[in-house]
Amino acid sequence: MIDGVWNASELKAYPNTGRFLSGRTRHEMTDAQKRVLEDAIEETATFKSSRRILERGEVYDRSTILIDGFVMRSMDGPERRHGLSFHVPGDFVDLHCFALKRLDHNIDTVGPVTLGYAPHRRLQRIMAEHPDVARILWFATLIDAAIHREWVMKLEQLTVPRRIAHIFAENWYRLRLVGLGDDDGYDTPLTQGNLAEMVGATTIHVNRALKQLREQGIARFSRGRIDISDARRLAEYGTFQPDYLYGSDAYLSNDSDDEAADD
Amino acid sequence: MIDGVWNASELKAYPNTGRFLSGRTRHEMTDAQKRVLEDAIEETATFKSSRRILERGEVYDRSTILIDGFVMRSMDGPERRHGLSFHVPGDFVDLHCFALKRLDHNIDTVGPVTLGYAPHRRLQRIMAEHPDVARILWFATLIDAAIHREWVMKLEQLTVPRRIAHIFAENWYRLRLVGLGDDDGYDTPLTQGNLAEMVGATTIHVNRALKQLREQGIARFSRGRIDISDARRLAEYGTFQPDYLYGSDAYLSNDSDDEAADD
DNA sequence: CGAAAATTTGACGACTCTCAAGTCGAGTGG
DNA sequence: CCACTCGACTTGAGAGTCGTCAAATTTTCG
Repeated sequence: MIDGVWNASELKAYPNTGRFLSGRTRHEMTDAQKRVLEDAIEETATFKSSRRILERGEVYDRSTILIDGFVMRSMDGPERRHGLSFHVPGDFVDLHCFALKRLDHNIDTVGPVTLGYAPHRRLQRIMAEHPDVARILWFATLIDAAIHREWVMKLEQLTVPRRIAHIFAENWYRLRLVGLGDDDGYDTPLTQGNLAEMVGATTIHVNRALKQLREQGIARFSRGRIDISDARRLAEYGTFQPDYLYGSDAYLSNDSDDEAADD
Repeated sequence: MIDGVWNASELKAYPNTGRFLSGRTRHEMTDAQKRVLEDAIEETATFKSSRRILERGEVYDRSTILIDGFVMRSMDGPERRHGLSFHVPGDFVDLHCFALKRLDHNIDTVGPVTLGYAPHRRLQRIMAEHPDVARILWFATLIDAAIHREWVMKLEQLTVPRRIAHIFAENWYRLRLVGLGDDDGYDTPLTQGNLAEMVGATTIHVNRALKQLREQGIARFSRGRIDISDARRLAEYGTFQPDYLYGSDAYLSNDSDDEAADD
């Protein structure tokens, strides 16, 4: 496991929010702040299979943090669903619906997930009584915006195979920030269809693109697992540079040299 | 001019921030809150020609509000510049760099602009002393994120001519929210090259797309001006639905019926 | 085991890019 | 006032990326 990024003891002390901002500014948070946040979670829920948990246009009185599993932000087009971003454990997936009321997109689970719910009245109290924590929450929503911007750019810039490589690299990096993922890839319930929704292509074209990535030795996607043999090559092919993720550590950079840390 | 959206007297009372959140939640703001915000602006600056005013990777100690003119958020690719979003007067273009420090993208002016600067120490005070205003600022950054999400979807969903139509419709709507733009179009210093950067296409292809829009009577783009004869048609062609902009009024909807209000 | 979902492949056409060339318009110096 | 220049705009031809239609194979799961 990589030092300086993920601290496993956090999950024991804060079972619902222990991964929040892990690998970013979590180490700057005080225990009191972490406690305030953990106490904002009123209850948790687990879903076994893929489903829509939040719907565009609806108003909710609580926000959702992803504790375990994967979710995808999406919007429905006239013919298919479009993916906006993937989320990994520790992400507050709809914190913005606290300030924004009406949700402007859907949240769909991908595979089994565990969620935590923070009622807006508790967030309201945090805003009033803990401006330092409020700023942290704001920061978290701004990272989301930064991820959106990066993806806008990549959609404008990259072909479909390269977009897929970028997704693989970004997800891998984000998983490792929160203590998940291996040194040579990661497990994920993503289907080729999910990838297609995310990169803005058809499933058929994604399938061909994956074949190409496989043949070129850049990444190997098989149901439930993504294997990456050459991290640097993947990052280069997908032009992935993780600065926009605001990780606190350069450890997870493209440099495969940096992967040398054993255990 | 459209009732219930833009209130011209705001600019007299608050010359620098009078358009901030106009047409959205500004009417819910108290005079005290508006004053707090106006007082956050330390100085203003005017630039005649297009230039980069903020650079990715840099750290700034103040945030920028667009008082007059157009700017574009951008990121530099290996071969060309890519547009992330356009901004109209009243937009706080880099409020996020207050909480995020390092900027993850550039801000480039398009044509002549006037900017206002809010030092971060003043924003820091607002966070601590005026949580209600802090929440408003947060809200403003969330609208940006919503606009990004919409654009991600449109990039995945639409062909280049339709993307252009969407941009035209969105900009028009946003301009009218802040009291600018006409009933049949709007003035803008945008070039075809700027549009190309924004929709992720080459200038050449954008040129052909504009020709098509012109021939189909959807929109007429000539240097410095965009003419729109059939608002509903433009919105339909670009699949523009303004809900994600969180306007306080349905007035500016696609329905050309709603355009009937004279003076 | 059978149904449903996910994956894979082939052929053809549409959208968009690159390369190449040429036109138009505003500002500048003679 | 005209020639010149530079950026913006326009057009054509050929090539690459990606979508659609159609069908077959494999995997998942009740």
